[in-house]
Amino acid sequence: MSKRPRAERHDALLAQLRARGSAPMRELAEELGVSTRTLRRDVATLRARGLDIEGDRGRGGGIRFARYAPLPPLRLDEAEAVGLWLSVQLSRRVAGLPFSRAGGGGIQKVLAALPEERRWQLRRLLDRIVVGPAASASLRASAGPVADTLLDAFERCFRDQVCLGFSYTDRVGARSQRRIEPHGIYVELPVWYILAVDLDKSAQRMFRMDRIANPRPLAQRFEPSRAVVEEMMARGAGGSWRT
Amino acid sequence: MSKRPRAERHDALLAQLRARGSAPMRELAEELGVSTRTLRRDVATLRARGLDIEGDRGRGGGIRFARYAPLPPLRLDEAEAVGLWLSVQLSRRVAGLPFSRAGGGGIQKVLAALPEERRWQLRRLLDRIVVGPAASASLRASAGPVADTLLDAFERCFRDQVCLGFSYTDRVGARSQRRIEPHGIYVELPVWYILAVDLDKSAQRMFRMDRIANPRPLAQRFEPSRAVVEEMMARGAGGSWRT
DNA sequence: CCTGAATAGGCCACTTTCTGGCCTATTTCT
DNA sequence: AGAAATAGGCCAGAAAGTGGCCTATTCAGG
Repeated sequence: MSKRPRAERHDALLAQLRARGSAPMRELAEELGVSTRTLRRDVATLRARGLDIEGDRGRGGGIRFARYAPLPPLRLDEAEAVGLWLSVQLSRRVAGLPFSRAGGGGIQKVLAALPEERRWQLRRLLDRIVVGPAASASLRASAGPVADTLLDAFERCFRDQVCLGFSYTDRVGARSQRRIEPHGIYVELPVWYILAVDLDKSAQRMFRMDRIANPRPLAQRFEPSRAVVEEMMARGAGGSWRT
Repeated sequence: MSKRPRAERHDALLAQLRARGSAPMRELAEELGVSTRTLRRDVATLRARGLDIEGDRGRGGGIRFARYAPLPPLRLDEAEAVGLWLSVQLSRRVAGLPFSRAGGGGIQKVLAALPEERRWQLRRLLDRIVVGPAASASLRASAGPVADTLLDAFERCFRDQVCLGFSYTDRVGARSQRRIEPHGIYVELPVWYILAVDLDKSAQRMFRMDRIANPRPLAQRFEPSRAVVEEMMARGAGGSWRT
């Protein structure tokens, strides 16, 4: 898991403990993306704040809640809700998986359990994500890794309506500097694209994520537009925005 | 009030809001012993973590918890929860997807928001599901469709600890009638297998889902065993239970 | 009764974040 | 129009959080 602010990590830790019952700190630390030393301090902090977390020493030990505090209400932040939704959409694209149909009902219930205002914001975000069919074998073979720092930067810009700058290597290997408005996401497992408006060319462009390097959020903000996403999807492979 | 660590201050702020209903930031900041600028940031942080705090501008304004209509509680049935969980696990196997790391945190929070008893049942179910790497290209090519009626029957038997009968076509095309205890699931996208004990042969066997036909739940029940699942996974491809 | 695994926590250099002050913009009530 | 309040950008100094390394302690199993 990626870097997160301390408070969020604490929430995640409590959720893990509740969901898993008991777990060794080593595993939890890995899951949360911090060292065991830091996790140990997190636990100490939470204990100081009044939570009854017990530790079992020795083999097969771990930490767990002593007595259960009243259940916390479901409190997902936007990224978590988007992540859940996208996972379900992708899984439903794979036919014949067990429990995947039920999963579709589950995500609806989860979204319904969010406050109205938050649900509305979320809907606007999900509207900008398009899930396509699985990528062809050749595309699959050419898929490269995507750095965590790149994901962090993109997720933030996409969510917070901030423009994004990066260097790009196109299909023929030419490199260029880009400044874009990241309007949408188009996924063709296992690769995905940013549906964007190029600020310098004032035109719609599509960028494959594993060809992007050196991302940096820009100061400039933008107004996300579902129309841009729909337009680019409608024009399909014939559009002139393919990079 | 005196200086406190940020986490405690957040707790105190929430308590104040609950107790007072609505208050201007100026007063709250003084109460908490920080500047208004810091309090403003605290509120922003809490909002980002999913708390619905609203601000009323202008004279007589202040901040308060959002008043929303009573939300329907999150009531996922077992299949829905399993479906969500499995979707997230599968997505996380695909490296570099946007928001997939956050999705992992989200599913934990969802599970944590379930009542304790349900959470415990669910954990026993999830313990019996193993997610492997993506299938090889040749396996992928040979993947066949899985009928909905088959999924329904299997899901029910797996969940309710009921034995399952079906006719099976093995690797060399030979057909046979089987009666099994469906202990586990092993997924290699896009195909998946039942990890089972064959009642007639009294031995562990693995059945590929798209080779099964005419499923019928049997009257007999069985005791699911995580040990069976672990054992079959540990022995890997060398086991004699491959069909 | 010894060994290994696990929690518990001190110390320290290095980062990162937080904080407060100052600023502007925007909304709302009188 | 004017006052009051939320909203948030920017900056330099202050205060944490973090990871690595260390030791102590407890517990289960052979």
